[in-house]
This record gives sequence, C-alpha cells and structure tokens, in this order.
Amino acid sequence: MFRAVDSKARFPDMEVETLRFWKDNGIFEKSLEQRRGQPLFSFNDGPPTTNGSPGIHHVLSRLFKDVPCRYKAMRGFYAPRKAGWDTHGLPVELEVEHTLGLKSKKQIEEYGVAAFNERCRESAFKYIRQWETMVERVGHWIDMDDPYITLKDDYIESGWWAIKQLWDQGLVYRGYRTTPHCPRCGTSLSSHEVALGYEEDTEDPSVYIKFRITSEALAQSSVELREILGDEFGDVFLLAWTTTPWTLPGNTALAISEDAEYAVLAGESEHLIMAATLIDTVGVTGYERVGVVSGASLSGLRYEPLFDPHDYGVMRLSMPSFESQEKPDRLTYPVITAEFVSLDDGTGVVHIAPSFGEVDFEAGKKEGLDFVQQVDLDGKVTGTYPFSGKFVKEADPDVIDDLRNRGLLFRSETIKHTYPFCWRCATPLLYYVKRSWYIKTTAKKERLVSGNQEINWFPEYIKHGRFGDWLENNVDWAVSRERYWGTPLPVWECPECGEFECVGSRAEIASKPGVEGFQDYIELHRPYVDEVTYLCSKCGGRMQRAPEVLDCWFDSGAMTWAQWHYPFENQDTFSQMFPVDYITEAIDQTRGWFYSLHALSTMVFDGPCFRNVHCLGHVVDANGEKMSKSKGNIIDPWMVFNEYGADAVRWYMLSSVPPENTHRFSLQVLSETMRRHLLTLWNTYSFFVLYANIDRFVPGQQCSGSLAELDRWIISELNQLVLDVTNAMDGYAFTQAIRRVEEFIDLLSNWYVRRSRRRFWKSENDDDKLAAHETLYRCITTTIGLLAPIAPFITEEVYQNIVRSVDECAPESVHLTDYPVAVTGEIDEALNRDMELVMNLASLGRAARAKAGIKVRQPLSVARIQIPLENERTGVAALIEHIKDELNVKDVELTAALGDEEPGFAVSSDERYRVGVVTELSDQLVAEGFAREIVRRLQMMRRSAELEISDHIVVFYSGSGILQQVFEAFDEYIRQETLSQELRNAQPPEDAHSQTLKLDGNELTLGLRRID
RNA sequence: GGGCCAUUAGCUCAGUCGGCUAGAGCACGGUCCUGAUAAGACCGGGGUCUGUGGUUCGAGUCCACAAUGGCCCA
Repeated sequence: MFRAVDSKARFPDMEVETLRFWKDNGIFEKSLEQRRGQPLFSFNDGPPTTNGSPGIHHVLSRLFKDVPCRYKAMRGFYAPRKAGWDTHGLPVELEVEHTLGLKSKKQIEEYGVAAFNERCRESAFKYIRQWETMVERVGHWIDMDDPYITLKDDYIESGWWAIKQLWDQGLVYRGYRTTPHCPRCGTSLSSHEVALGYEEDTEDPSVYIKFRITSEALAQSSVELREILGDEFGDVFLLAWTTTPWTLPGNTALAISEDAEYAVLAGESEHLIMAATLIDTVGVTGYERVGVVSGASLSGLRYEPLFDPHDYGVMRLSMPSFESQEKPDRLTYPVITAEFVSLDDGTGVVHIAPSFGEVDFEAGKKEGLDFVQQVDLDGKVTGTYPFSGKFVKEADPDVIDDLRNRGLLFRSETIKHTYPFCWRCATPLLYYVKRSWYIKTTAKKERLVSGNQEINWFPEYIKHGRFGDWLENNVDWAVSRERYWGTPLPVWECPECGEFECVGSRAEIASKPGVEGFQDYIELHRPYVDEVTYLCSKCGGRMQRAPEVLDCWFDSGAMTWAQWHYPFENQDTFSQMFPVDYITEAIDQTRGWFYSLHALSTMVFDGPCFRNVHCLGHVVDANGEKMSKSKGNIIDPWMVFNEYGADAVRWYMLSSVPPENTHRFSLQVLSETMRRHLLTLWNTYSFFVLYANIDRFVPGQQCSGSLAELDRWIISELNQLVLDVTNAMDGYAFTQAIRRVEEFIDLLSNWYVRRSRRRFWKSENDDDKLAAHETLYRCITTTIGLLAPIAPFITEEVYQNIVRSVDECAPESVHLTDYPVAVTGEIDEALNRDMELVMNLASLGRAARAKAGIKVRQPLSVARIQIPLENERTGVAALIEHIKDELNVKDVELTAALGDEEPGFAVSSDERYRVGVVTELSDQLVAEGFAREIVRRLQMMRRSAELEISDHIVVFYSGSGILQQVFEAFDEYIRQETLSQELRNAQPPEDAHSQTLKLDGNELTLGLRRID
C-alpha cells in the first residue's frame, strides 16, 4: 500500500520536509560520492557580491547553475560544485559606509582602516548567511560547507601569485587613466555609481573659442588653403566649442574630422575656419564664406595655446612617457584628425585636454600630445592663473572673461544637457586622469580573441557580438583602486630610488632582507600588510607597499585557481578542473565576470577557462521595470517560497521565457504555471495512488496479457519524450525540455487517464486493469525521473511514496537514480499520429454535437467521419472505441468523403476531416440518456454525502412512469456505475441522503444510503 | 550620445528556409463534461504582428530609419 495522497497538495510544507530528508541523509553528498571516478562534469560558481540581501531576481541564475549539474550527475557524471562568495570591493565598502554614516575617505581613515575593514568582513558574512539560506531553500545543490571566499588569506595569496606571474612577464605597469572623480569625496567612482547620478537639464556654459593658427604654419599649409586666403588675410582662427571652459588651460590639441569639409569664413580683419555643415547651426553672422578645404588639409597645422602652462607655473608633461618638459622659445600645439569628431553639434573642431577626458587622453597617448593638469584632486585650479584657487565650476566665468578680454572668445551662452553628479553628495563629477596600475591585456589580445573561438556561448550571438566586440576593442585593465577593503596590490616601492618589486607569496615576503612587520599569521589586508617593509635590493632603502588594493573583478576572475589555493595546494584538482565545462550568469557579466575570468585565464594559463557559458536575461517586475529598492518593486523570495514553493518558482522561471530574454516576474503567471502543470502532475499521481491502493496494486508484476492500444500509445509517447528531453538537456535547452514535459503531462492526464478511467474503475482485477496500473505507474515514475533536476522536491516526494516504498533495492533518493533512458523500440510513430488524429476527430465530433444542441450524455446512434486517406482510416479504425466513447455514439462509420450538408446529420469540419452525427433519437436512446443522467445525479449525491469512492450503497427512487421503466431496463448498468447493491422503487427513508429533481420535465426523488 | 537585445490578442508566450486566411494558454461570455484534478472539452468575442519607408510575385519573418523597454558603454 502506498501512503494516501491528498489531491490538495501543500507544496511549501512538503518541500521543507524534503529539505530535511536531504540534509539528514546527506543525499547531496551521496549524489557526488556515488559518481566518484566517473567522467567529470566540472562547474565554477560565479560568486555573488555579498553586499545585500538576495531577491527573487537572484534565483534565476541559481537554477541555471543547479539544473545542469543535477542532470549530469544523474547521467553518471561526477559533478562537484564548490560555492563562492565575492566579499571585497567598493559595493561592500559602500554598504558599511552607509551603516556607519561615513561619507568620505577622510572619515574612513579617521574611523580607522583596521576597524573599517573589520566591519566590512562582518557585513560580508552577514549577507553570506542570508544567501546560504536562500540557496538551500530554492534547492540549489552546491557545496556551501567548503566555499571559496575572496577575503580569505589563501585566496588572496593565490591572487598575488598570479600578479607576480604577470609581473615577471612585464605585463603589469603603472600608468594613467581617466576616471570619473568626485572632488568633494576625493575618490573615483565606479561606472555603476556614475550611472546613478546623471542629471538631465543641467545648465552649463556653451562657449565658442578662437584658436589662432601661427603664421609659420599658414606659410607651410596646403596650397588650397593659401589660395583661398590670398595675400592679405590677417589672423586665421580655428573655431572650437566647449561646455567646460575650465578645461581650456589644459588644451594641448584641436581635433578635426579628416573627411569633413571645412569652410573658410572672412570677417572684417580675420578669418575663421569651421565645419561647413555647422555654420547655420552655430549661426555665424558678419562673415563671408570664401572657400572650402578638406579636414585632411588642416591636419598638422600648429596654433598658439590659450594659456601657456609655463607662464602660469604648471607642469607640461609629454605623453606617453609623462616626462616633464622645459619651456620652449615658442609653444605651439597641433591640429590632429580623430574619428570621434562629431558633425552633429559644435563646430567640427574639438578642443582636446588629455588630462580631462577619456577620448582626449587616448588621443594624447596616440598622438604624443602634451599633458597639462592645472586642477588638483579637490577640483581647485592650481598655478598662477587669474582664477587659481577657485573650484573649477566657479572658475568658468573668469576663464570666459579672460578670453573675451584677449579677443579669443567668439561667443558665450548656456545650454542644458545631461551631466553626471556624485550620487552621494551631488557634486559635479570631473573626468580626471589619475595614476593607476594596469594589467597589459592588450599584449594578449590575439589569444583572447582566438580563445573565445573555443568557447560555446548560449545564446550564440554573444560570442561574436557583445563579448567578441569587447575583446576586439580591448584596452589594458586598470586594476588598482585607492580604497581599503580589497586584495592588497602585492607591489613594494622604494622611496629612495623608486624601485618596484612584486611579491608572489607569503613565503616570499618572509624571505626578504631586513623584513619588518611580518609574521606568519599576519592578515593579508590593509592596514596590516601596509606595515610590512623590507630593504631595497638596489639601494638598501626601506621598501613600502604601494597603497592601492585590487579591483574586486580581479578577485572573482582569479577564482579559476584561487578557489583551490593553487599553486600552493591542490595542483591535481586544479589541473583536472581546467578548463571547466560550464558556467552561467546574467548578461551584464559579459564585461564583468566572464571577461575577468577569460582575461586572467588567458594571461596566466594561455587559454580559456570555461567551455560552455550560459548568458541569462535579467528578471524585471511584471511591468517590465527593473527591480530596485528605490522603486519598491523588489519581490522577497521567501514570500514566494512560502506561498507557492520552490518547485513552482523553478518550473515557472525555467519554462515561461527563453533564458536569454528579459524575464518579467509575474506571480499571476507563476500560480498559473503551478496549477496547470505541477498540480496536473500531482493529481495524476494522486489518482494513481487512489486506485492502486483500492486494488492493492504492486508494481513490477508480470503482465500476462498484451497491452491495450492506449497503453502502447502512451508508452510510445513516453519514450519519444525521454528522447526529446534528453536531447534538449544535453544542449542546455532547459526551457525546451520542460515545455516538452508539459505537453506530455497534458496528454497523460487529459487523454490517457481520462480514456482509462473506466479500466481503473471496473470491479474485476483483470489483466487489462493490471496493464493500466503498470502503464500509468511507469509513466509517472519515468516523468519524475526526467523532471528531477528541474523540480527536485515534488519528484522526491512522489519517488519516496511510490518507488522507494515498494522496492528495497531502489536508490535512497530520486536524485541518486540514473536518468531515464528511452527504449526506442517502443516508439511507434504511426500510432502516435493515429492517436493525434483520433483526438482531433473527437474535437470535431464534439463540435458537431454542440451544433446539434444535443448534450454529450445523450447517446446517439451513429457518427460518420470523413478521412480522405486510406491508411489513416485503417489507423483510426483500430482506435475506434475511443471515438465512440468520447462522442457517446453507438456506431462510427469511416468514409473517404462526406457531404457538407448530410440530411439528418449535424456536421463539423476542418481542412481535411469532417465529422457528422445523426440527430434523430429513438425511444431506446432517450431512455439510455435518462439512465446516464440518473447515474450522473447519483454520483453527485454520493459525493455530496461524502462517501468514499469504494463505498457501496442502496438507492431509493420514486418517479413518473417513464423513469420507472428506465430504472428497470437499466438496473444493472446503474448499479454497476454507482456501486449500488440494490435500486428500490420506494420513497427514501429519513436517514437516507435524498434529493428531488426534474429530468426533462419528469419529477424524480432519489435517495441513497451507505452499506456498512 | 554609441553598441547589443526585445516589442505578435487585455496578460504570458509560439511562429523553422520569406508562402499565414497569424496560433496556444490565461482572462472574458455561452454551452458541455466529470467520483483524480486547483481541472478538462466545444463555440465565441478579442490583432494595423510597435511605427514609417524599402526589397520581393508575396514580409510577422529580410533591409533602413524611428519609438518604447532592458543590458552594456559614454
């Protein structure tokens, strides 16, 4: 006997029980252990950043991490999976700053770096615990007892090792980069933070500046330009535009578009040059257009700087070496060509200040421009300008006035545009070039690109699109951060001679000459490592650690080996796991984790570290809006787990949308998915248990008779299902796999069970009934095997009750079984097609009946069906009983052709087939209709009397003549259908359950009483 | 501002190589069926396939531009 099953399932409660079963019996560990020594399926966990509580939008990636590993384990692979936590970096610091009420780096240092980092560590562990409970509840099987954690000293040491590897190859250098900088907080902001602070309709200056071309340059300029200017031309200016006048003292070049046409405009005593197409937009009046030259012919001209840095006490450095330059006799700057020059706004002549802007800086490096940085990190102008000491935005009017006084201002107005502000303090951000440590990824660009060819991307277009493009445009990785909570940069610098050394392990530091501040147990974080010093090998000075920490993307990208503390330990494990078979994260990680993994693996091990990668879309709310705290549309996963259960969430998330699409999370659709699929499966199972228990069915008995066509058909469909699902799962197409299972569950419940109901219901325990039990049992047990990786809870529940309870040899858990394998010999495609046609014909027949207005309970004499093809007629003929039953007709005639308007028939048709039913009723048929109606009423009464399905009854009836005749003529039929021992023509006694009703105008009193 | 992705019924999604009179489920209205079901069946209403151009004998599908949303960069 199986444990009785309530058709009203309480999934969340059952799931909690199942979690306990798994834990108490170590099922996850056993699922690994039993496959040890088998082929490896390797997986790497992308570590979540532990700076906040997990939301429902974090569940999706857990599923895509869980399902393939569970699947592969059932397919016989050894599939270990180690969890990871990303615990360093600005996100964690910001969370702690917020909690402590700190608002700047200065305040952090006052608070104390040691204490601050301790708070960061506590915060990380607080969120790790939250994540652990969520991961467990959703049924993601991953080893969280022995995770890798980026803040661990062993992990940090493996990171140091890698930096040292690159250092020794000359792939780590100190350079400059442009960062969005908050002058009030004194720190760079991450791109994410910058994105938080864009303000539209910001009012800024819009000024047009005249740059005087030197006479020497004009003398050597192109023939076409000189011809246009003629002999008497006065000063010639290039007209440029900017919204940041404070950057003008840093100007060291002007950029023009090589392909554009530039107009030469003659004024009273001077000439202006600007892009021809922009003259009207700018609105130049008082000048006459005297000619046009190409951008290319302007390239190489020299012009006079607006502010010679040497005159104002500011350093002039040359790029890319950043060496300081002496004052020349006469300083001039070049006109260069650049692709980024826009002809949509401005003048087509772009002011370049390499110290204040990304494209400017890149152009500076490429063209070897000068670098002039007259603003300090507080945003104040340095040097001896008239506006020195002022904050840059306040210096703007002074710069404009100064230029106006010198006749170099063409026009000054204001515009409104979008500009970034600090999200914490609303200070305008400055794009500012700072010193930074780099990993020279560009040196390995070819290998990065070729390695990408070896990776299998889902969806495929990411490989050549988003990721491929990113690799093609690779720039060196600015890997240092001027922060506190992170892997310290393992570089020591000699303050005496400027020598740098990189350290690759704890042991290496310990062996340094004259080392101080180092103990074996030292924590490898700031401020402790900052206190470690040793003697310079060059000059004997005392080496000190460079103050920076590493970008937290370096940490997560290093997990390939750092999770194993490689190369200090676990060399074998690492080499077996490299490269891993599978990783997955959401699509925003293409430039995040996917890149940092690929970059570091290529730099350190010369090849990719993952073979297959699944990029998932983001989960947004039901309206398509991003989930965020500020919008208040975050959904708490616990509410969903408690209300619907984890299987429902898993099923919904895996089935509703292709994984790479943006995923709208809708509780309404989730509950619909649960009702339609999970509950249908559950009820099929509960139906099985109900009748199996009544019949004391024991699975695995030898069926003596042959299977019915219906059994052969569903077994054929089942095997086709196993084939299709296995193919889909092998191709990581989980959505396709689960949708295919949904189709099968529908067939099983709404055709196989529906058509078999009478076989289970009949009283004899014959071979046909046994075959039905066996068949349904096999369908359910195979289906839960297929579904186990996707819905691990409900499948376990079903397995324990109907497999484990009757088979002592069965594995302890469904998750310890082998994945179902198709018996292809049992697939009968012709039978599948024939049955599909039968269902289609039944639909048409029901439509024909509805047209005639005759309810299905009323038997009809004959249905006539048009099936043009002979082989289809033959196939349907073998299954004709199903059509007779479904349509409640005595006979079915199959014909090659049937008229549209057959006399006496109601007809319904589609393109190929046509079904007609005879509408004429004989007295005999009417009487039978009454009999069925009576059975139906008695069944309803049994139910409302809350009788058990197998209880026997006595029926009392009293009605008009025709009904009395029906009771007599159909006595046996009615008794059989309603489990009645006797039908008494008498008023029901007081204690009977009774009812009076009208059947087609005939009054009838019915009563029933249970027989004990 | 640039790149990538998406946009099909009120909602969630299918729609293969360009052949479509565009489908399914949910929701809605009517009828039916049912001693497993929180279900199921039949009929019905509901669509300018986001918009505008183009290629083609033929476009939901291919191309260009635009709008909206998402992601990544500025």
